[in-house]
Amino acid sequence: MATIKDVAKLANVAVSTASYVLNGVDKVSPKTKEKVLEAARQLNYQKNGFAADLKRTKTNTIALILDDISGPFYSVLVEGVQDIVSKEGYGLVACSSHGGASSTAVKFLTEKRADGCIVFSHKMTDDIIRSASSGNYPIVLLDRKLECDSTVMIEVDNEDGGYHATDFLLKNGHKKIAYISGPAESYNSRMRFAGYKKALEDAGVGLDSKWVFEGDFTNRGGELATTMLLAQSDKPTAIFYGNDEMAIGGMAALKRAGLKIPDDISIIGFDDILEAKYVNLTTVKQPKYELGALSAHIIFRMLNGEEVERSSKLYTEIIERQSVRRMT
Amino acid sequence: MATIKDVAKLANVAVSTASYVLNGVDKVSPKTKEKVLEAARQLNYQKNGFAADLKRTKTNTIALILDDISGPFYSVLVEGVQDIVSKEGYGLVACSSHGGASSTAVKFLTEKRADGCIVFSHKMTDDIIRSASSGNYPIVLLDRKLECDSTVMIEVDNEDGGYHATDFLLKNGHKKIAYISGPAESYNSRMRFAGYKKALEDAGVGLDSKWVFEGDFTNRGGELATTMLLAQSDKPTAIFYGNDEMAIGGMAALKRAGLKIPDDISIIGFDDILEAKYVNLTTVKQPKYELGALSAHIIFRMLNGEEVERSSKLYTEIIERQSVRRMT
DNA sequence: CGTGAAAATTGAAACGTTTCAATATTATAG
DNA sequence: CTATAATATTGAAACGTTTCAATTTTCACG
Repeated sequence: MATIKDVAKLANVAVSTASYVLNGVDKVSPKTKEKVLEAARQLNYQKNGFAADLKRTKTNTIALILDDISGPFYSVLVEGVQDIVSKEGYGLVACSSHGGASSTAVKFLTEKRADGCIVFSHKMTDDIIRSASSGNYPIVLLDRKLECDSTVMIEVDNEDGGYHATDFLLKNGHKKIAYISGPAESYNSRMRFAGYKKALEDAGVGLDSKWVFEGDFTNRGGELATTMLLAQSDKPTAIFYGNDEMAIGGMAALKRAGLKIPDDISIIGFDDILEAKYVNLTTVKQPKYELGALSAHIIFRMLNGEEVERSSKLYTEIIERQSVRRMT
Repeated sequence: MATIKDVAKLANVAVSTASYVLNGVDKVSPKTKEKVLEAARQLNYQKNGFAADLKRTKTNTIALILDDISGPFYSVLVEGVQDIVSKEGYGLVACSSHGGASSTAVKFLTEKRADGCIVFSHKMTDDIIRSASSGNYPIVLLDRKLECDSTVMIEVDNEDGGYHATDFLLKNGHKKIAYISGPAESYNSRMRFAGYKKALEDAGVGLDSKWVFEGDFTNRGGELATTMLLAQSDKPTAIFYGNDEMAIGGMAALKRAGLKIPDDISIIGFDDILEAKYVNLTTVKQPKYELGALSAHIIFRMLNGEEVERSSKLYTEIIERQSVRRMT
């Protein structure tokens, strides 16, 4: 509760002097410095960060906005951001967009409570982002399209990823390949589907709409879609799931149907979440660490006033495990 | 960059009037309200959060301080905190203690950038916490002992957990039970060990120090300790690992030694991290969600000026999977 | 039309810092 | 010792809000 004024008074110096001491500016004599420090210690002085930031118009903090801080999916991404941010001597705060317009996420974005923001959230509306991006507030948008002047986009090439996933199955001799999509409104899911479609076409294998089902990116959705898929008499030899969670849900349905992976049916996922490793799921890995690190890099370049590309793209990679069988 | 003054000027009203409109105080006439709103829209006005917080001395934000935001371990805990915090209409920010004295964690703690802090971090030194806890700044400390006036501690009964883990093995007929500890300085690890010891004593089975090895809570450490344990001629029938990560590392070592789990050897972990489920590890579950939710609850009670207990304790629960065999 | 009460508007102080420019002190050289 | 330069210290303005208390406007009623 003690303010810098109290410290100054106790130390018998001007507020400005106290401020200089407390901020390590070296234009004050050793003995007054000691007086101030002692007074601060005695009063257990803690600076009020808001007042300082207000005056400085600089926070030395980068905000990372996620739909849900707690999701394991973000884990590696955060690591990438964290590494770069601390290397630059900045701090990182993560806020979830949970809570709508009154969420901390919105506060950090619109009220400029950080020097820059990395947004990986689809809950955040375009309007909010657009209005926050006024002036020269660096904002990096992950995996999301938005035409906006002062904003930078980084995306993972989902179409390419979808293409390679499908191609991988084709190369392994599969021809009857199903796709279980995410929710129809998901841009990512549509891109992955586009890649799937293109790969089939390129291979001269037609797309069969009876093998395309819509899921919702959850375990349960994957399970459901898989069950429906299996209800048909003509069954695919491989399934490409729009993400790993659905693939893992699908595994349960396949098991229940008495199908062994990969002997009876092959599956491939998307994302390479942590669990994928434990369930031996072959999948398309998103470069999450790189995504995080690159975002942070770009923020700092913007902060330095450097010119940066308005949008960049990262690519995926196939992680081979044991859920895809080579057809003879 | 437009300030409230600009808005006021454009709308031809006093700054105070603009402020009232912008904050939804209903003592202004509809037509001036509209004027202000229009001006704000036109200038793309965004309030400066620091100035507002400074004046209000209230942030409506709770900070959660973790050693490492990205760890999957915290996932469920964060969920618990998040749920309660948003129910109260507050926002949540997570900051990692990564970065030492200049980390955001320290900033939030000492500079009172939030209305309350939940600290689940051992990197944060006692000194920092003590000095931050001056006045009536609500701080909840998780899983860490600290004598300090204005601070509340919540801990999980690790000794009890260790006791039950060991007891579970004993009840399943095991007598030769090894313990692989965390780092010696870990308070948690010592408590778990104390429970282990007590359970053995209560069962009339002596503690054999050749079956106690020190690990470091990592995969690698568990693997190493296990290998050393197995190098001895007299082998245990069961191993109690100080945490799941070490248990998972240990599994690799056991597999290499040609030992089948649970047929040849039984193991039990501690924590119930996400992966435990996928590797079928029987373990002692920490009530992480409850831990998070309770912390948040307590913060709000402190904020309301209610009297709260200085420390509380939560209990663990055994999650049975297939890594422990019943001895005949 | 005058009165008073209610409603709307306003000016100014405050929140706790930082930092500029000015003043006071000390040290250095002549 | 004095003049000057270098070093320390200071007062005051600013940062952008919120909010109290005071003033002005509006309106209903007798």
